[in-house]
Amino acid sequence: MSTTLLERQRSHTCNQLTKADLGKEVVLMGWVDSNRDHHGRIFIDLRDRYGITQLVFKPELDAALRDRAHQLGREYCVGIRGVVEDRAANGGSPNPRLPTGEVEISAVELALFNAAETPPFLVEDKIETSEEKRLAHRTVDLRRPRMQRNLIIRHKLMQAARRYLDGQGFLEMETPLLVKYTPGGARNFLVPSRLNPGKFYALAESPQLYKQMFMMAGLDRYFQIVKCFRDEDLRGDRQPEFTQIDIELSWATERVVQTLVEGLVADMFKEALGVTVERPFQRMSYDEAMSRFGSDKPDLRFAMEHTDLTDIVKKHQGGGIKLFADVVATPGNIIKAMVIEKKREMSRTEVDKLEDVAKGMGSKGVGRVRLDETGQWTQGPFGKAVTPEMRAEVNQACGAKAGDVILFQLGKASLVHTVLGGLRLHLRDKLGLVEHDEHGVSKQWKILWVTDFPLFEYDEIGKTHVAAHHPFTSPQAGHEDKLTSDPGSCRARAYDLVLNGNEVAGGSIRIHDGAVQSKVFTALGISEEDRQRKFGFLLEAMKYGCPPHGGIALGFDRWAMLFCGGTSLRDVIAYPKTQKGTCLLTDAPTAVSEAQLKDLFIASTAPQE
RNA sequence: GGAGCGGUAGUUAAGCUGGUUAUAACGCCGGCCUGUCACGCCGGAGGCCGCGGGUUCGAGUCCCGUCCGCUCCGCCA
Repeated sequence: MSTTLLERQRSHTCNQLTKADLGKEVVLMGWVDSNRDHHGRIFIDLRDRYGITQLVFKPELDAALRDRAHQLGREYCVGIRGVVEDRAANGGSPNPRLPTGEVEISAVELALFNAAETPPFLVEDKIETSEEKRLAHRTVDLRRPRMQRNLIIRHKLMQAARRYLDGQGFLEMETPLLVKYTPGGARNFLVPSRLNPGKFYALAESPQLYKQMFMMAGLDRYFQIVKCFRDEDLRGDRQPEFTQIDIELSWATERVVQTLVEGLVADMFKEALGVTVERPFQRMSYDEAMSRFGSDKPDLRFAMEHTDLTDIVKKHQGGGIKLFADVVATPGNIIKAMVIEKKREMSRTEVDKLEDVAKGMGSKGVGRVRLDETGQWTQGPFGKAVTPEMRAEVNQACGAKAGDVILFQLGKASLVHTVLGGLRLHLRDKLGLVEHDEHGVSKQWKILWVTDFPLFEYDEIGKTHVAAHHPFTSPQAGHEDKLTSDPGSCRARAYDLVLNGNEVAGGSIRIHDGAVQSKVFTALGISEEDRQRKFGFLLEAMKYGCPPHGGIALGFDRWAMLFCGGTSLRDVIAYPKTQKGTCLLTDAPTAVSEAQLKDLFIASTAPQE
């Protein structure tokens, strides 16, 4: 009995054969990318993850084999044995777009492993189909070269990270995913415990406390490429399960962590893009980022900085504009502006439409004026009301010139920043202020550390201070006294890494002193009883010699997304969830039987369908 | 929880102020074509216009509701 093609195994992949292989008998495996019948001569492009090789079935060589090849449709899975031949010598023309374009395989044996139905969409990069269809037929989608390239880049980044951290003496250590529920922060996914009726695990939203305890255990340098789970609403850059490169080290300072990460990031850039990044990275305080860009993750690839006009408007008591006067009369309110330059050629109608965009972000409206040749304000009600003195000062503060448009946003600081910062990004995309290559990869890389975050944020609803990063973040030196007296002014030893306007890493130096930890808990309004109940295990561990330590976590999927060129994590995660957290491929989540629930001592209160 | 955009052959879209039999391209099927490779030419099949209700003599089109996908705000220590 003859040897089957599968037993022979493939001799080459579909990107390998060239004129150097002429005359060789080869075995290839793959999928039918296309099938062309030219006067009885069948040409098939055979595709695997490596590339495409042309097969030719000659009727004069084997008419029966040709007839079988004629039947092969797109995505049929086949194996082939044949001889490498020169296309030109066969009377054909080479295809310069393929590495294998000078040769073709004259088939002598064909194994049909599996026929395929007509695929729901073509396996091509350029095909535009809805994300819904792609997710529902993910195996077909993942055959597209672009998706395979993305997953390969992802793999390379992961290996580069492991190599680098291993080289720096870090141990890759695993931590539990079924963990104790801890309140605060992101909503947890809960997992009922069958063996402990009425009790629940949480899926880890990060390995935070475990990695800190590794440090207390003397394990010194830890990393893990780890799945994390957060039951919050999704965005293009937020999935309910995502991957972090999680890092923690003892004897750490901000500089130590940041320098380490800069080395890691440099390797990742080199691996994915062949780009050399400049080190050390730029640093910017949280306050400066908010003030200049209205965001704690500013995109520095373009300007359009914001100008705070609050003091000017106060000085002029509204400058004749009642709206302005009213707003600054309330403490805490601010007025900020952003200029759209004349050369952007925004029509009045287009500028007016920005108000709808802003309203979608919670704004009540967007003040807007256009400067004429003399600096007068036109195209709006402000021009008639404003005093020339304030107008001149505003124009100068904003750096606005003739033909420019000034956008105003006023009210509570947080809303002003959300809206004006959001408009800045909206205009970035609308006006094409940043360039991308043909894959959608940014042509420019602006990376910076954002530092000096507040330690606490004030929760308007609960009327309490909550941890801005997490409750184990160390306050900055000299700020310990303010923990009780003025928590709002406390700064944290926390830092984020921002790449092209995306938060791609975040970390902090942790508290290693029980007394300081206690003060922070007090500032957070967590009772003695609560801190023992919720975090007792950590406080206990801290008692037996806790080294100074700190760390960081990199949002791995976001790095992959930016390096692959995209705006959605769904393109770099093989099997992602939709915005509603469902999986269109498997239909998860699904209802379960009453019996299953009973087994877990749970009853559903969801309305019956 | 809120705002916006979208849903019409397998796929991507067109379909105006409501009016015969809902178009096109790609794909699919058949035939032709001495060498294709975005092949070309000829022919063909293919539709609960997301779903439900309403207005109307008449709805893909207008109205209400609902489901699904995407973007944004809230949320994401």
